[in-house]
Amino acid sequence: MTTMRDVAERAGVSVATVSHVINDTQYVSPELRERVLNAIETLDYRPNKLARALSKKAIPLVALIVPDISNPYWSIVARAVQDVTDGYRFSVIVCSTDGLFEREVRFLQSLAGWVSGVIFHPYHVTHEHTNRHLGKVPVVIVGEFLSDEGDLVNWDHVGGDNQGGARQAVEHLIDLGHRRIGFIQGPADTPTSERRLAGFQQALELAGLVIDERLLMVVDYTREAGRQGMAALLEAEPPPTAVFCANDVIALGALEAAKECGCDVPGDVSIVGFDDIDEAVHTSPPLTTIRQPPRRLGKAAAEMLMERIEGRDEPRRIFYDSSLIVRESTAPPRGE
Amino acid sequence: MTTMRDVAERAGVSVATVSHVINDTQYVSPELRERVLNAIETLDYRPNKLARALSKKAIPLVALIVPDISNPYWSIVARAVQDVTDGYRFSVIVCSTDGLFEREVRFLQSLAGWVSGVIFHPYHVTHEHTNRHLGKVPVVIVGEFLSDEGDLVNWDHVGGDNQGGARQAVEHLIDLGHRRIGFIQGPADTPTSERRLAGFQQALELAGLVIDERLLMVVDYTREAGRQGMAALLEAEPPPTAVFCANDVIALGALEAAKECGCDVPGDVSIVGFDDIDEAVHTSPPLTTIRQPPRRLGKAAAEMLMERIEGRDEPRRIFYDSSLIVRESTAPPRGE
DNA sequence: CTGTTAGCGCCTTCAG
DNA sequence: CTGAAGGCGCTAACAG
Repeated sequence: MTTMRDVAERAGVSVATVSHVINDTQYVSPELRERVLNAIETLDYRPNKLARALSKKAIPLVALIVPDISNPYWSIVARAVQDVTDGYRFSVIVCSTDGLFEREVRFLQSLAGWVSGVIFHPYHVTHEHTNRHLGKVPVVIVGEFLSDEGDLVNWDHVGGDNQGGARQAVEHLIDLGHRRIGFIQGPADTPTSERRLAGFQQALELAGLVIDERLLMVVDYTREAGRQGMAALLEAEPPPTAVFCANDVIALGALEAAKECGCDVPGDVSIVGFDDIDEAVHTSPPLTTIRQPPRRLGKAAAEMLMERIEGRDEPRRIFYDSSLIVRESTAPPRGE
Repeated sequence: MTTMRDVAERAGVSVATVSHVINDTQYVSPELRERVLNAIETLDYRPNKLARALSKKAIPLVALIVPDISNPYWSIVARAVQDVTDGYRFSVIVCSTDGLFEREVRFLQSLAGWVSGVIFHPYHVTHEHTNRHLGKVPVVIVGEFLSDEGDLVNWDHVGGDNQGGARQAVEHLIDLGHRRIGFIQGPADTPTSERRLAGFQQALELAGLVIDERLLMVVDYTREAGRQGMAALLEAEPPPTAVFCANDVIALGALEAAKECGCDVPGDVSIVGFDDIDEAVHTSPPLTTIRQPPRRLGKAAAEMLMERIEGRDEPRRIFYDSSLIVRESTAPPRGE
C-alpha cells in the first residue's frame, strides 16, 4: 500500500504539501501541484480514509437501525435516508434487529465509537440504554419513543400519529356500521404497537363498544403472521365483520387468509391496514389504510440527522399527521 | 472524550494493560483487571473504533452496491447479506445506484480506502474500472458480469443463469402454443438485460419464430415502467398473446396494465416474470416466473466475501441454475 | 505478567 | 508558499 509519504518522496515535496493538494486546503504552486499529481498517478496512490477519519475525528458514516430491511416499509425508509445522506457524501450502514432486544443492543454497541450519527426505530431499547452505548452521538428516533425522561438534548425525533391513526381507522369502520371489530396487533410491548392498540381501544370506547378479547391477535409484522392471525379471527364465533391490522404487511396476509377461507373482502369482512406501503394500492381489493409515508419519514429523519452532524444544537421533533386512505377493502357490514 | 490513556492513568496501569483487558488479548491479573474495569466504568470510557481500525489496518465493514435497495429483490438480498456478515460482526453499507454509471463510480470511489470488501451488482462499470478505484479489496459480483478480461484474481462471482432462465420462460410460452410473444426488457446495455434478451431471442429462434421488433419494449425495472410497457404492447396490432417480463417487478406492473385494459390474465394474455420475488406468489393470478432466489444469492455472495476477507486466495464462482415456476399467469392462447 | 515505545496514515499548526 | 514535527487513539512488539 502506497502512502502519502511515498507520494511526497516521489514528488520531492513534504507530506504536508501532498495533503494540501489532495484536500485543496491551501495554495500550492502549480509546479509542485503538478509533480504531486503525477506522483499520485504513477504510484496509484489512494488515500486511506480511516487515517483521515481518525485525524479529523469524524467519519462520513451514519447507521440506520430498523426491524427488517427486507420489509417494504423499511426498505423505502432506507432508500429515502440514503438519498439525502448521499447529498452530503455520507454512507449509511443498515442493521436489521428483527425487533430483538439483544440485537438492538448489540448494534448500538458495535456502532458506537465510529459512526457519526444514528437513525433508529427501537422496539425495546430505552433512551437511557441508547445513550449509554452511543454517548453523545446524534440520534434521531423514527417512530414512537415512549421513555421521555432523561437528557434528550442530543436526540431528535420524527414520527407519525400512531394512536390517532389507529383511532381513525377504527372510527372509519364504526362509521360504516361495524360493531364487531377485530385487531391484529403487532409485537406487544413495543412503542408503536402500544400506541396503535391504544387508538383501537379509544375508538371503541368512544363509540361505547366493548372490546372482545378474543378478537385481539398479537403477531409479528409479517405477512405470514398476518395470514395466521386472520385465519384465527375468522374462526371466532361469531367472526368479526371488520379487522384492523397493525400494519399493511399484516393486512396483506389477512387479505390472503380471507381469500383462502372463501371470505369476500369487503363483502364478508372489511380490512384496514396501516402505513400505506406501495403494495397497498395493488392488492385486490386495494387496501384501505392509514398513511404514514415512509419516504417522507425517512427523508425527514435523515435531514434532521445531517443538520445535527453539521452542528445544530437544539433538539427537534417532527410529527406527521396520519390520514385515512379509503380504498376498496372496507364497506358496510352485510345486511346494513 | 475519554481515551485509553485516561483510563490507564485512573487505574494506575499502562495503556497496554488497558488494551489487553479490553481485547482480552493477554492474561491480566484479576486485581489490575478489576481496577481497569472500574476506571472504564467511572470514566464512561468508550473505545474509539476508528483508531483501532487504523491500527489493525482493517475495519469490520463491507459495502453492498445495488441498483435500488427499495426494490424488493435487492432488499431481500441486502437482508441475506446482513444476516451472514452479522455472524462475523461486520457491518454493511448499502448503496443504491439506480443503475447510473456516475453513481456506480462515485460509490466505488467513496468506499475505496476503508471498506474491507464489496458486493456489487454493476450495470455499467467494468472490472477494470472497479479495480482502478478499489485496488485490491475483495469484490464479489452478484449477477452477470460481462467483461471477462484482466486480472480477476481478487474477484468472486455469484450469479444465476439469466440467459437460460429467459429461454426457459419463453420456451414455456411456446410450449403452451404462443407464437406472438412480447418482451418487456430492462434497461438496455446492462449485463443482466442483455443475457435475458439473448435468452428470449434464442428461444424464438430455436422454435423457428421471427422476432417482431414492435413487441420489444425497453423500460426500467420498476412497476410503473412495466405498467406502461405492457399498456403499449397491448395496443399493438395484433397484440401479443403472451409477454415475458425481464423481472417480476415489471411483471407486477404488466399485470396491472392488463387488468386496467380489461384483459384477462392468462385468458387474453399470458405473463411470465423473472426472479420469483415474494410478491409473485401473492399476485392475482399468481405469477409464473423464473426462480433466481435473492436470499440464496445474497447469502452466497456474503459468505464468499467473508471467506475472502479471512484469507482465501483463489477466486471462486458459483452459478445457480434458474428454474421455471409455473403458477397461474400463463395458459395456452385463446382458441388453442 | 506489565510497561515502554514505536508505529498505523493522515492532518495541521507553526516556524522558515 | 513549503516543510518539519506533533498528534489523533489504539495496537503490538519488545524489554523488564
